[in-house]
Amino acid sequence: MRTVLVVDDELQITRLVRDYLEHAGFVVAIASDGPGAIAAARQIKPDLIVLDLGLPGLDGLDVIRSLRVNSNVPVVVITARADEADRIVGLEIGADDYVVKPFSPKELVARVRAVLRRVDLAGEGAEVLRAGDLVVDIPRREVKASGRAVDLTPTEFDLLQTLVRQPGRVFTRGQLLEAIHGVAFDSYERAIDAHIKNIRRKLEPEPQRPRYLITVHGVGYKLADA
Amino acid sequence: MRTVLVVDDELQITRLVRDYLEHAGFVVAIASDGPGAIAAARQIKPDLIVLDLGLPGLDGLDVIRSLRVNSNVPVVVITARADEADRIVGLEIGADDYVVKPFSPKELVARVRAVLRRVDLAGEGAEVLRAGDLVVDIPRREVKASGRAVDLTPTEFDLLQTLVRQPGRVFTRGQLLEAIHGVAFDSYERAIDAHIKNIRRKLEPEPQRPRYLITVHGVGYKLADA
DNA sequence: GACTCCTGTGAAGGCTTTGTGAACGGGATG
DNA sequence: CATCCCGTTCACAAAGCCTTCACAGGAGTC
Repeated sequence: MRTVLVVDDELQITRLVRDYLEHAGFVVAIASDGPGAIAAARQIKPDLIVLDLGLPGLDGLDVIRSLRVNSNVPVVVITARADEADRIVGLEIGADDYVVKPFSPKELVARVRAVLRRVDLAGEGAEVLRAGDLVVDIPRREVKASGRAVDLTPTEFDLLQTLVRQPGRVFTRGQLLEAIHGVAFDSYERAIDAHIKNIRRKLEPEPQRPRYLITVHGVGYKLADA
Repeated sequence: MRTVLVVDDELQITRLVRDYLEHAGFVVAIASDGPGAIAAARQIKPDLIVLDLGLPGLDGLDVIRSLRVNSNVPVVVITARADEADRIVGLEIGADDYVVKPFSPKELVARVRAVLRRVDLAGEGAEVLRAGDLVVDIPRREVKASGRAVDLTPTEFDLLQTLVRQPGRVFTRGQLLEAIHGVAFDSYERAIDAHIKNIRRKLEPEPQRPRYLITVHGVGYKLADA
């Protein structure tokens, strides 16, 4: 369960963003100005902060700097100026990603997810992967969907693991073969189809209309995001 | 063919590492100090950098920070202090992996391979093309116009992708065929027209008066530039 | 304004890709 | 050595998609 602090002075935006983030499974806290953001961050220790740079009063960049004093919480910035965005990310400021106004809430959610995933991988262990109500526990090699335990063979598990690491990204059969075997050659790509079928049979409530493992015609497969 | 930049002031080490990396099929470049590393990185744009933190003069961490200003090239660090290593990786510095001196060249090669593989899979970020309010997400194979998701077939996606990579440039039907099929021969060029029509139907608010996919009479098609 | 060439469009055929059940063979287990 | 489990392969059916064609409508040229 991840917590996100959203900092924006416009009520419409905070409400919209909150709804989308909550729908994506996050706990959301709100702050509407710089001092409030710093206080809230100190108190609730969010896993990530979404920060509008166009705050009145205290400058958004100062807020980040203050946060950085005693925390390295990842920050996703909302900015109105696209030309400025590239400069902000990865430079002295230390934001982790950005979206440009007007932005789609979906995109913001995607970026929040991406940043958290990146941070997880960089830290020691993304040992338990989650995507929606799908939980993949790497060290235990256990999978649960909607709380229901699912029993997979070794290859099936590795295949699903690969997809869950980047929900929404489309993998070709060649990439999936490589993820499973280390090398892509020497194998009939249609073997992937067979594994997908078998995973679906065990995982999907309705294997005929998959909810998790999505076919991308002519390309490969992906895990449904959200 | 991947290029690795090795940065170390000890000639024995660079030579050893170079031999092993070359033997593993990499093209290897060498730098022996911080400024040289930054210059070399800028010029040859390596796929990965192996960096000894124990450089004289400029601190190794500063080198990474400088590199990060305009690149997210993965970095594998060589360090003498094991206790420091964990802190370096994934934290404020942004190294991708490390080996501790004395290290085995084999292990270094293995880590270089692992990092490159991870980065390949994690191709987030740079692979999202934008042109105005049109967003083409390559790894996800998703297209959004004005925030609205658009569902395209494989060929349609590839066609649009080609146009979005160079907004404003006019492509002939032959060029577009080639972009789609790898080869331009053996195909009726009018098939492109059909695809354009189908994309417009899904993408354009008013397919009769296209805003994105512009016809250049007698030549071909282009994407409207922002 | 007339003529010609080019492009837009809808429908249909045929091909490619995917879903699926079954069978084969290898490796592990007992 | 017999058995079981699993990964792969195969064949066929179903679904999705690309191409093609014919005709209508525009654009460009003189």
